[in-house]
Amino acid sequence: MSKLKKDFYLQQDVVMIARELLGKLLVTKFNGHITSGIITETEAYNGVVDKASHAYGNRRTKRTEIMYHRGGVAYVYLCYGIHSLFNVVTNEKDIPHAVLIRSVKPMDGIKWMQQRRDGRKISANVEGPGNVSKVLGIHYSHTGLDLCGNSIWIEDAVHVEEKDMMITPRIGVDYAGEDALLPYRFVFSQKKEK
DNA sequence: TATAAGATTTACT
DNA sequence: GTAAATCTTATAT
Repeated sequence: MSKLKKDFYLQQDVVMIARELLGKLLVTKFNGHITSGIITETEAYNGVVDKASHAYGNRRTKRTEIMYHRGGVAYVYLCYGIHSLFNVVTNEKDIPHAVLIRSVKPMDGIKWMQQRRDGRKISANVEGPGNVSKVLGIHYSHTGLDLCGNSIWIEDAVHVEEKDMMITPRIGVDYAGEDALLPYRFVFSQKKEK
């Protein structure tokens, strides 16, 4: 078990980081409850040149400010008034790159996850960025947390072979025009390819 | 100050 | 498959 160091998040290529994050263990610790899961799906948001990104066109507001922080912090924001979406901020200061975590495979603390989902059962693979944040207990007020701190962090876990990786366009960003077609989504599927 | 829209999820027809 | 829920943030008066 080794917590990822700061320099992992400072790499220049956000798409590469999104790929590297597959198979890593995302761990949260709130109120003494540890929950964790293997990251099985990510999406890269390529800063100012990406129409799907909140930071497109170098838009710098109170909300996106944290994306301009140097890599290694959390960017969590509220979508549709209901869902907290969790992102990992990457690259150097003033470069608003981020990776959205879209799904995880629950590992530790499943009973806490159940509690957070009103007792409903937790599937073997939690899909959807809103659900990921929910089961891990991540709230939009957690934005800006240091991923090298002791509330949210990421550890090395399994190594993902390239044959277990699917690369597809991103989801739910139709409004981004041609940028919605970019192959910035990475899925870790352990199934044997048919 | 007021209004519009969103990196979604869930329930229902 | 379609639509409603729901509230913060950004942008316009």
